[in-house]
Amino acid sequence: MVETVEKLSAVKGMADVVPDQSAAWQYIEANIREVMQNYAYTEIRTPILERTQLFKRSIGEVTDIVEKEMFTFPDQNGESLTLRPEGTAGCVRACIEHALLRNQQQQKLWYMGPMFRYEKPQKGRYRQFVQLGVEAFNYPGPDIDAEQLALCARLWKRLGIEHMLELQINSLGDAPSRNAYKKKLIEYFSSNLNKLDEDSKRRLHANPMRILDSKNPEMQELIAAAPVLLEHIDVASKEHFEGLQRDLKALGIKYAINTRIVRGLDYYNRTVFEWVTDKLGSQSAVCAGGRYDSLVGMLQGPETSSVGFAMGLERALLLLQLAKPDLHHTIDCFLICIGSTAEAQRLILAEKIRDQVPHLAMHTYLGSGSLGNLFKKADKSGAQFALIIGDEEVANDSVSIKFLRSEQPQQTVAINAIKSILGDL
RNA sequence: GUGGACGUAGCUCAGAUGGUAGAGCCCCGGAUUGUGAUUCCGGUUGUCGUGGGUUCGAUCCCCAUCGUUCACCCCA
Repeated sequence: MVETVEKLSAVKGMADVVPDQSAAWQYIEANIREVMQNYAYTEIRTPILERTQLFKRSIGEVTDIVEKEMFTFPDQNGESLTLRPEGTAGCVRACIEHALLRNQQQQKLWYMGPMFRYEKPQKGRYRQFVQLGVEAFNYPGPDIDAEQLALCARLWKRLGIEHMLELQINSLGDAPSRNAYKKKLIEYFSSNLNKLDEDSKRRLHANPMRILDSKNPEMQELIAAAPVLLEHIDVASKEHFEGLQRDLKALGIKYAINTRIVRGLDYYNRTVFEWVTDKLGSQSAVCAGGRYDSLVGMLQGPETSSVGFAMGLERALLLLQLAKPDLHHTIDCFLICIGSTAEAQRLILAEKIRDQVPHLAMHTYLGSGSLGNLFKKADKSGAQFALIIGDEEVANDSVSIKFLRSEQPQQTVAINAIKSILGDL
């Protein structure tokens, strides 16, 4: 019997991160952790798998995400489970479950991990992708909105990508004023039905505000004349929005008001924002978020004001690679042992060195070969130093240090004094 | 989900009206057995994405499929 052996490959839209790329990932992740510390956000980790019902209730039944983009399947008990398509729902569920929000307790939380959406993959858009999520609960004022944007701005600056991103903000108002506006919008577009393209006709009742977002040039005239949401929002939301703008100006954070920003998820109200770039084609949104003051209540938790955002790390990473194309893994030392005596002891010698310099990144070369070859390998490893131990060094417990990236002359020191040369790496 | 483009060595790419392929880089070794980066010499690598069709013969033509990519859609 002949079996066809298929070449195994990763699932569509799900990418491997090979060592060449993991350096950039670690760089971005380390910066994120530090910035979270800067603002006293604490990490929360929730499962990747949740009950399907959670997403249906939070994201909204008629959104594209829930209707056609979720990885949903029954478990062995027949319960419908879903790989999380975003992080807010799970985070809120966990907060309610552990009573983190009772008695108006304030929380500032972040998380980072894979999300799953069944979409047609494109550059900057994958079926498994990593998001950073940042959420603040029981902070009703606009100042926390502004602080989250300052946090983003600080991260962009640290990553060196601030010049590639532009902040756009808008306010969706509260639910009653938004619903009233939606009615007006539907009226307006319905009376111009013949001018709508196919996509917009479909959106007219599912999500009329999405029509404002259309990229079809033929629609722009019609859209420009449509009622403007910001002119229809309630007074309290308006004040909130003005407060946010005051804070942003005081902080020196540049922004543009884009009255067409809407959200794909149902739970947003008041502030919405996007950091957009023109460097990634149509995948322009790198980071987006806003207020969702009613979500916790909707999920049977206490009434809790909430604001947060999600950042697509693959997209941020693409920008990072434009700004810093040369991030890769480095080591400090490359240990070369010459001759059978030294080779026999090299593992032990290496441990002695590591004991002295705790943060040392050292590769012990485990083969043998010509000297020229060994130094070629040391050079290629990118190490700052080559450590050489041959018969002479073994005989008097010493190690020779060659500086591979500077003209400093080679020196030999007692193995117990190596810290004096390598310092506190 | 809709429409377009593209899949040749690990990478970037060349190639022929249809007669089973080549360059550069990378990698490995040597020149150079206590010293790398330059240089020189030598070496490895491909089911030409996969399956089927047409043909004496297909990497090339046709169909399908998978993957990548661009735009729409959607969104981070």
